[in-house]
Amino acid sequence: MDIVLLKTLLAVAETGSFSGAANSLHCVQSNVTSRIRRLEDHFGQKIFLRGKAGAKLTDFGERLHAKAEDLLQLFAAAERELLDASGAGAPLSLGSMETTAAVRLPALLKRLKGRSPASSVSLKTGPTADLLAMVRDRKIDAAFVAGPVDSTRFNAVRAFTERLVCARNPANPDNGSLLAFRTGCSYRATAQAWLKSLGRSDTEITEMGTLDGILGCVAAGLGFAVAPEEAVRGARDADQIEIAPLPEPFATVDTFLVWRIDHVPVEAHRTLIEVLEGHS
Amino acid sequence: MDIVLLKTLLAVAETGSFSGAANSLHCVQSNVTSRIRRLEDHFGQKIFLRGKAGAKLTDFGERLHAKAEDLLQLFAAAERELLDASGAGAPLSLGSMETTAAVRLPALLKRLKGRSPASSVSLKTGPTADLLAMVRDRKIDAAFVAGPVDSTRFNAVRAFTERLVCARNPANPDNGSLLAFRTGCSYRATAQAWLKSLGRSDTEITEMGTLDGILGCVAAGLGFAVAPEEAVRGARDADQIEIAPLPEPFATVDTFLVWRIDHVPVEAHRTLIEVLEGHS
DNA sequence: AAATAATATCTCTAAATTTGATATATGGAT
DNA sequence: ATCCATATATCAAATTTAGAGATATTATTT
Repeated sequence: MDIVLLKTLLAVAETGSFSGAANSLHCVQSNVTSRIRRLEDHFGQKIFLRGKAGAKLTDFGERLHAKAEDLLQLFAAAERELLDASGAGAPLSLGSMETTAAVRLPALLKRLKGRSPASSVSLKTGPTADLLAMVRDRKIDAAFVAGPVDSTRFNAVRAFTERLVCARNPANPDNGSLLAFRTGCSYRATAQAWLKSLGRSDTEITEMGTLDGILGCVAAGLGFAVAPEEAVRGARDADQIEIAPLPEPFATVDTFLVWRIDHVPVEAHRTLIEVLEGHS
Repeated sequence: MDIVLLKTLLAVAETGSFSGAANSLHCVQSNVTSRIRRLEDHFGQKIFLRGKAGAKLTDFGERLHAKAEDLLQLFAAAERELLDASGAGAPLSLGSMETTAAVRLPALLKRLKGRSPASSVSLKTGPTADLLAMVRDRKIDAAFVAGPVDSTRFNAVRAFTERLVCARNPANPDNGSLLAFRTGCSYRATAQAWLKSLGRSDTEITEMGTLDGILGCVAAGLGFAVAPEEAVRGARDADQIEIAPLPEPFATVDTFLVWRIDHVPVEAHRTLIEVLEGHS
């Protein structure tokens, strides 16, 4: 039972097909076939039912899959800890909301680099809900998300406190649609709650993928947005955007760094926590 | 981090030398060197301090060793369970006291074979203390040992009840030395306790490795032995051996099948338990 | 300084894995 | 029914990797 075989098993189960797995593993499909067959030969059992619809786990396949997930997870965790202990500095993969990444992280990561020069840090951005799912599934080590945080499942330290404002165009302050990130973004949820409190639940919503895009549209007069004050002030077209305060409780949002409760932080992660705790 | 590398690490740590590990792994020493180096390269850390005195784990090596032990153990347990679930029948490795193996196991294993034809069973013999150590260290799945059993660490089912007797030569019934297995054999301990109760603690003890040897010597008039009645009756030279009863509490000894409390029995093992429970 | 006992290095060979091309199967549309 | 699209399976060649065996190096002891 080799590790590569188990990884292949997971990839097939996840993508639902041999060719999909080959793609995600960056190898050819005949390879996936051969690895799965090696596993099947080893146990003398079919692991996948093949069909046009794709590959489906058999009962035995399910059991093997469950074990493989556990084992690979333990293996990865052990390796991470050891790499960390080896002084080489285990990589730290972070997630962050788009706005936080734009406004807060550059300075923070610079300070982190100063304190832990050896470690490499990678960053994925996305809305709070997606980030929490990634942390839950161990796809990333930790993430910056908007509070509040479910403390039964995640460890958290407060990282920043944002003041949310309404960014609008001076020309037509109350018109146009709400420009927001896709569902899952906590600022969008806050914006909708605010509009609801004003009896404006029917406001049209335009989804956009990036903060720059949203603020650019606001500057162009296409609508208004809810975003952290810092982000709006730092925008490219800040001079064409008017900032209006939001009433409480919508105005104040804490951003937390969160990670799985059973996740042992690597050195870079510990340093990050220290920096945040010393700073807040 | 490959599994073979971790196994090699354990072997070097256990034998205390690269060449010793090569020997125990049935490969050449240069192989061991290369595998350990692969590990060391991977983590950028020395794992062993090499010296004339042998190989000693570094601090980092100790951590890696601890993790490797855990991971390999989990891997092996998972594979065992899956092989068992696959219907192929996971192998069952048993241990047994020499006398039990000679007198009781043939019939028992035949019945087991009848009920679980697919599974393969292997057997190691040794004294009770060694067997318990092997079960503790997961070298074997289960063992037949003399009671009583520490039930906080082992699961146990009673397998047989032996009546211990004193086997002696009719010609010189009370002379000669006690012929016994080496230290760790529970019958030997019983024999010594009995002799002590008779005020004969000073009786000379001759160690022998096999039951046949012991009984052969008894027949030849070299001494006497304490052994299960069945074993003595079935001996090759039974007609030249006289059987004398032992007083209680020395006469009755239960033999148990024991296994680690955290060990999940495979199919052949479960069948064996059933047979023993149905029979006792 | 030689002898010894250990690990390291090197080359060759064997085995296993990956590739890429192609064959085969399966389900749906024409 | 036949063809088409999308899967997986098979096969031979190429590549990579690990193992064996011979030899070199190192460190310790005498």
